[in-house]
Amino acid sequence: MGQIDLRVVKTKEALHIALLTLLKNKPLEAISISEICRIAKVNRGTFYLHYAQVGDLFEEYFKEIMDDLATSYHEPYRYVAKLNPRELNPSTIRIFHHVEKYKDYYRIILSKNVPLTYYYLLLEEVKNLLTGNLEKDYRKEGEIDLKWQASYAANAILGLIIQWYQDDFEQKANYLNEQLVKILRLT
Amino acid sequence: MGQIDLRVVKTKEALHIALLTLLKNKPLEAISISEICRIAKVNRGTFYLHYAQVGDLFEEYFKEIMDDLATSYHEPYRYVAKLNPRELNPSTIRIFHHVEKYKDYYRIILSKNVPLTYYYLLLEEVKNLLTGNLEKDYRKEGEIDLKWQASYAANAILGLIIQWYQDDFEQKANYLNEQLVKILRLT
DNA sequence: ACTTTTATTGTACAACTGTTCATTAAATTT
DNA sequence: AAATTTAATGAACAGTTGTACAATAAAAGT
Repeated sequence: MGQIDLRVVKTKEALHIALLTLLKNKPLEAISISEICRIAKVNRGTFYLHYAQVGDLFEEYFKEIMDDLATSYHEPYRYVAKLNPRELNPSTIRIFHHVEKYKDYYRIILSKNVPLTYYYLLLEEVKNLLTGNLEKDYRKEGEIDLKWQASYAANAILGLIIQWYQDDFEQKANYLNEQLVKILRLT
Repeated sequence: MGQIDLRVVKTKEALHIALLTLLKNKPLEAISISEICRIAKVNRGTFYLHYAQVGDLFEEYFKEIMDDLATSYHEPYRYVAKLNPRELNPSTIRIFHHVEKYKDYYRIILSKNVPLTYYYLLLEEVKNLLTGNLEKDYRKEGEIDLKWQASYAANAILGLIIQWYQDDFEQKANYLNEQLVKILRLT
């Protein structure tokens, strides 16, 4: 009655470990399927049984990161941030601490030779976090499509994260918080 | 005294035409160098003499698009937009008309399997356009790093463009203008 | 027109990709 | 414990990649 065949679990694990090992020495886009399989001691055909690209394997880590992002966002503060930028509260700002924690992964996700997929997944996640807070007073505001407002605000925050990444995360997460608060107060 | 060897001009032209032809039928990431050379009737080795990847060839179109973006942004209005979102004026909004005009290219640039490079180039361009207007009163505001403010605002606008792309550009550029104005007025 | 320069070609090579298929072996089911 | 299911393997194939080098031919310079 075991849901998944043990063999599958083992090979996936071996592939995961192999990818992590390789990522220490070279960028994601320079890692070949053959290389991963050689290290994992898994037949190359078996790789294709589970994934189509190296990226699909990486995406499985990505989901864990997105889970942490969601909990990072929700846990520390219980009160609700409004999407309306001027009234965005500090809970939103937990995002930067999460990024700091996972900066090694964000360095991969945001590197220029990697496909946009991960960026879109990240954007979607941030959008969901923001709109989760907005939905309550959605009907009040009405006139502006929630969609546009969420896309605007979520990507704005990612803009700060991109800038941070391009500075090789040299600032502290708290500095990012300050900048965001200043930008929002300015409006 | 001709700066560039005519042979180079010819082969580059042939490669450009070949890429455009292929792009009508398949996505950028599915186009191989061999395929381009076959159609262009150019030796594959010659391709590597000028470019390293298919993307480098595509990037040459990209530069033209960025030029149009800059002129689209500057030409229609002469008065200056401030970066401060609440006071952003309609000239910024010319961006959406530019995107509408080049939507076929933006569909490529923003497709999920394409590397982030183009997105970063686009972001950089929008940032430059925005900061060009801000630099004047930069010394007045002082406290907030221009960098963070520009990254925030520029990527926010790209957020709207991403949303628009994901809706397959079904709205008119003017609708995007309205949404942006509403979002900015809200703050 | 002739010479020089250099872009392009053709060929070759090792490695990777994506796919197929029969065989083997490891799990699961009874 | 035996039978059944199915994941993993190994081998093979055509195609792509990136690189190298000598031969060729097309521009540019004189």
